[in-house]
Amino acid sequence: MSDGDDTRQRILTAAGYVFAEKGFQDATVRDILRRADVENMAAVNYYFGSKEKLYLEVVRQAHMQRTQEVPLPQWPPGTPTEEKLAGFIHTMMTRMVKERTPGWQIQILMREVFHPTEACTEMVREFIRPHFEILLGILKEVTPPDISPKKLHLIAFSIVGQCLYHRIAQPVVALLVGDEEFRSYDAESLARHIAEFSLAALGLKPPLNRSAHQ
Amino acid sequence: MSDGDDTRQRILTAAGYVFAEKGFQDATVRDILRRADVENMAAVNYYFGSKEKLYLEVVRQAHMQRTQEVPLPQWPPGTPTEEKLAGFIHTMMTRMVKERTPGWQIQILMREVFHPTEACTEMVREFIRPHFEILLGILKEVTPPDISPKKLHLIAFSIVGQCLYHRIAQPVVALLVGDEEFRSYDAESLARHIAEFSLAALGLKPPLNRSAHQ
Amino acid sequence: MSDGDDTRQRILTAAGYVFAEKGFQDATVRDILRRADVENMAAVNYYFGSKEKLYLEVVRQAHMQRTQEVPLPQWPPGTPTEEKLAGFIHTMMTRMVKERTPGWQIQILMREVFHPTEACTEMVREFIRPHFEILLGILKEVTPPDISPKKLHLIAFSIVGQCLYHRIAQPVVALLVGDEEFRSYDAESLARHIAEFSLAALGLKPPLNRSAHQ
Amino acid sequence: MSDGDDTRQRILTAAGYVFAEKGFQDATVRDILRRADVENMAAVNYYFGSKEKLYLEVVRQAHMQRTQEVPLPQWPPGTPTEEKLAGFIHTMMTRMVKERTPGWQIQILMREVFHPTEACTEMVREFIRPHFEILLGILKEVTPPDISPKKLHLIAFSIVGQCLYHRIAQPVVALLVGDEEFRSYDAESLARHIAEFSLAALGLKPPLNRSAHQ
DNA sequence: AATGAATGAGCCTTCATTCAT
DNA sequence: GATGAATGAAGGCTCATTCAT
Repeated sequence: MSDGDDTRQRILTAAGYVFAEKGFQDATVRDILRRADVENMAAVNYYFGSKEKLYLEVVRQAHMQRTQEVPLPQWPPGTPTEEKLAGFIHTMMTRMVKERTPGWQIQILMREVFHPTEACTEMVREFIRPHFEILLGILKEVTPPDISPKKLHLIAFSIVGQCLYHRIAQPVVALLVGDEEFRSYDAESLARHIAEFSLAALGLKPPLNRSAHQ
Repeated sequence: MSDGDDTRQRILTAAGYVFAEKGFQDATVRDILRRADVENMAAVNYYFGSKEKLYLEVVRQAHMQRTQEVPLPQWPPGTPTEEKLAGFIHTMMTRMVKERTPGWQIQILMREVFHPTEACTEMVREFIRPHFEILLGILKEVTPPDISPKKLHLIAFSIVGQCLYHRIAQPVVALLVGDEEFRSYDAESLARHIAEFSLAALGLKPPLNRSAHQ
Repeated sequence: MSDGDDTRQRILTAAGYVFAEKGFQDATVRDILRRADVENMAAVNYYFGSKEKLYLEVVRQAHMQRTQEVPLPQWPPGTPTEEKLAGFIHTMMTRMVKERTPGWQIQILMREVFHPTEACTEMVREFIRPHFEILLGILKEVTPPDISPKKLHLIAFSIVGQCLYHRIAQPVVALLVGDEEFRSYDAESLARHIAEFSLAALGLKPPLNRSAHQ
Repeated sequence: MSDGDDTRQRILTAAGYVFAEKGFQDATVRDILRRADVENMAAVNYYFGSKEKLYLEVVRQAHMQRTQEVPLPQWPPGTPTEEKLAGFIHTMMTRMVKERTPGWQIQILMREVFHPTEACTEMVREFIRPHFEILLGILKEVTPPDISPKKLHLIAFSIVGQCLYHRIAQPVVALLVGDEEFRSYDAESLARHIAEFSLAALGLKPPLNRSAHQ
């Protein structure tokens, strides 16, 4: 019967919202079921086994959806490294701050990065590591061939760190720069800045102490 | 009587550990008291008014302690900008990852950044903003005088973002690079890399695609 | 399932006893559940929402039960006023003091009169006012047509006050007249006296300084 | 030192207000001490032994004060019975509803009548019984000499009951007759009505179905 | 004598989960 | 397969009281 599948799906979606908003502990099963318009108080345990297993499933769904919604560009062979790096950064920032679906997926994922549960290992393996490898591949094109893996990793983390910051520290950033400026921090302008900064660090663009025509 | 002050302090310290590990909601007053070796179940309410007020006090203590433990260097006038920036980054990274035990202070602060409560505003005002202003001051010395405030902010966030990442994403980083390499990510080497990357972006050091002497 | 209804009813009855004996604040949910032989500590909240809502329900039940158990007589048209007034008083006194066990219903209601909670307004509307109107109707038959509403009210309160006194002041009365005489204060003899006193005041019987054939 | 006596007295007075307003259980020691402007949390136990003993002392004080404030009239020999009875009723009603001191004393006493504690026996012996005997003495002057004690008691209770009702049932009365009429129920007019009603019942005044010139 | 810091028992309620249907 | 009525463990907090000073 599709009724069961439908109920299951409604719970999953509702759980995403609620977990993202309140965190695992603060979210109550009742909240989730109310949002899902499910009256059966046992539905979570019936469909998912427990509140915790439901959470794991939500995390799984979250990165699948977000990756599908904002896929990486396909670069034809010969695409310049700068363009690929800028594209990579732009995709990341779009995933971070662009509110296509209400944005709970990325919130769940960030929560998992910061405070990992059992779901984190799986998330790294299936979602983060592949992207990390792609980034390393791009960086290898523009770094000396004898660069150490550690150095390469650190460069990648420098780029990723800049991107994540604008998702994680949103409330602090808003307080520091004021509401008006904060509203201008859309995915595009943030991506443009981070690309400029990182490409300059890598010697693919002029450094920032020369031109500041923004 | 010093007994009361001692009990109060023991609760405060225990609360730091427990809140850092489990978050506000997950942590129970009973957990905290057990860890503090306090048997009186009313002690939290007696000394702090409520669980929530205890949390606010813990946050307050956390940044006071961490700031005192690892103060910013005092730069004599005429110190080169590169040295100041490198020093700033080094201080940040030391606060972030050095002495992982106790380390709950910085964990509490990160938690607050990511999932702000009432305590966040105060923390930004008294702790984060002053440091942010110092960083902006340093950056102004090496950026064109006509640079927009927004651009300056974004550069600052690029630097801060790289630093925070290594605290926030520790579990993910460990999974990505393996335990052995992860253990070599001490404050000094991370700070050295971030300074190198950022100074290159600002044109104060050669870009990273030239030399890889690590 | 009748088990749930049964449990609910057992809690309601037990709550009646306990609230009557100890009052709202003094009564504990645990007391009530112990008396109801219910082990589940959450049952009160499950069935009634809160301790307070349980209390409201108990008050509601109390006057419904007491009114049904001891209904007012039905007087055929043409019944003499004295008979109706005596019947009214007899019914009140029976409700007040007859069948002292369980007797918690009337105790709850008296408590509500003396120390009204949210439940009082409802009780007055649905239980007390209708009876008050009936009494006023009877009194109108024997008072001058131009009597003021206030005077009529005061006469009614004089009658009701005499009745209530014997419920409210039971402990004091027992101390004043001694146990033996107190045991003779059954509903019938009290009602007879109050009717005689009140009818005399209204001129429907000879005054009490003439005949004392008791 | 008079400081101790002063503190004791302030607590006693504050306790009167608070107990009257909230009842024994609802009133907290902290409430009382706050109202008394006493900071020492142990003062109640120090001066009175326990919260309960403080309550007993408050009850004792309450009737002493109320009796002194509104003493019975002194009737010269030969005063007509009607005048004495009317005076007795007027004194009672004044004690009941006239707000000389804020009126918490009578509220405490009523609470004790309705829900007697250990203090009740003493209160009856020292306060209520003497008044009861006076009333019986008055009534004996106008009832047949062969009247039974029980009958005499019941007449006394009929009179007292009418008086008490207007203190005890104040909230219900207010709901039944509306705010405007309720405000006109001052001690004098209530006493006048109760005296009229009772004297009529005793044959010392014309019955109420004759004249209603109020 | 008088204090106030500190106590611990007990309060109502919420919650994820189970079980009979 | 799916429900929702019922559970009991645990939560934070309030309060009268005690004890060292």
